[in-house]
Amino acid sequence: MRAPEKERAKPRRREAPAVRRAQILTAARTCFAQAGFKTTSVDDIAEEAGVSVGLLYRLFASKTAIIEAIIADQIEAQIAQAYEIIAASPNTGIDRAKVLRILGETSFDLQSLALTFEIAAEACRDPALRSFMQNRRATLYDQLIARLTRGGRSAKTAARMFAELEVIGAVASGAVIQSLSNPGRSVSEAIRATFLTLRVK
Amino acid sequence: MRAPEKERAKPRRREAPAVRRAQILTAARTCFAQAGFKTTSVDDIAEEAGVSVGLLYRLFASKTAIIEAIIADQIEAQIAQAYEIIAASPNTGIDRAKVLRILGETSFDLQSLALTFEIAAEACRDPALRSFMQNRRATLYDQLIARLTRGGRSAKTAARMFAELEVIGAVASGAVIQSLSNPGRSVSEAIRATFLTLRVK
DNA sequence: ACAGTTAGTGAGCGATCGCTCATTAACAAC
DNA sequence: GTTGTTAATGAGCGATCGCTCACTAACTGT
Repeated sequence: MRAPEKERAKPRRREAPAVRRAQILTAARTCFAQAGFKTTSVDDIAEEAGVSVGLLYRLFASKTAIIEAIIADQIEAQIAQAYEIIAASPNTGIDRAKVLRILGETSFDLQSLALTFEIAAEACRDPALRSFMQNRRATLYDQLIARLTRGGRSAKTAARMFAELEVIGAVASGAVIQSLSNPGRSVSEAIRATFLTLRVK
Repeated sequence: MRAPEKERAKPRRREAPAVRRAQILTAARTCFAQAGFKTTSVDDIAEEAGVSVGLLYRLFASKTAIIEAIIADQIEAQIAQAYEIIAASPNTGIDRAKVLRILGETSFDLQSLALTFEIAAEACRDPALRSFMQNRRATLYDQLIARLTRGGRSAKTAARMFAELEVIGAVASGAVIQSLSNPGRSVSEAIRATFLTLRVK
């Protein structure tokens, strides 16, 4: 029952919903990394995606739903990366030196690190989000083990290698936190130094 | 020039500004830990502190100023804790097993962890905050070394022990991040498991 | 007793937030 | 063409945000 007096801008070309969903998620990831979950508004995301707020809300139930989708994606990416490394490793175990070399060569951009930390913070506060993340990880983990098993590895070895990779990842992210208040050292250097100090066998 | 018609509630008892400042900071820490920097409003903090918004803004320039004060406090607390451990350690080096035992006995409440992560996220995004943290840490670090030197330790040993402690802290916080998406394991257990996997010498 | 200082109040400001929904038009099927 | 479906729009809603400031009253010094 609203007044229809004013002219309305021309709608953009039609696109499959899946395409628009992907656009919005990409835009949201950019915004969230730059400014955080709470600070970026839905309008910001829509504008970055080149889409109206209305369309955004036709494809996503809420701002929270977008956040959850992004978190799910990140978990998926981590597991996928773990698969690549494990698949390329010998049965004897992860080549730690090699992983460290990869970590050292990785350019850690602070923006995606910010996203990781904010997700961690949110997970600390929201039990529902925490179990959502845990469930997602659990199912993806099972798939990973299954795939590796089909690839000829015993489930036990696969699990052990994955656990080891996770520990390396944990130490790396811990080193990142330290490096933030430790001036004059790049993130990569901080990671190297951390492992060096630990004298990991 | 505003209308003064309505009755106004009685002001509370007068208190020294420093006291009120402390009250507000404590309240803010509680709120921020529960809901995050962006989500908690200035009104929330004022109410939690039992103080009006007006007074809050007489004692703090902005909401950001409160956040910075809390971050500074946290850095100070970390350095102070490091001092305690180092001062109680033999000259030969940090007793890692002991520190691990302390870590294992520490009840990690998710709320203060959330604060830590949010600070890290903010530091990733805001270069000004980052250098603020770095400067604060640097001066406190110098004081710590000076104190330990006066206590009879060589500056070199003191520095080495501090660095080692920082690495342990880094690994611990990394383990925390992992444990968030790793169901069925407490934070303390995750830390133990991480160090165990690393087989730290 | 009175003036001066300052801790303390809270309605209300402009801006912005997440979200809705009446409306439009691009496209497919015929 | 005509019609039915649905991707797409954006002004505007109620709520809330950080923050201001005209004002009050509890103290202090004399």
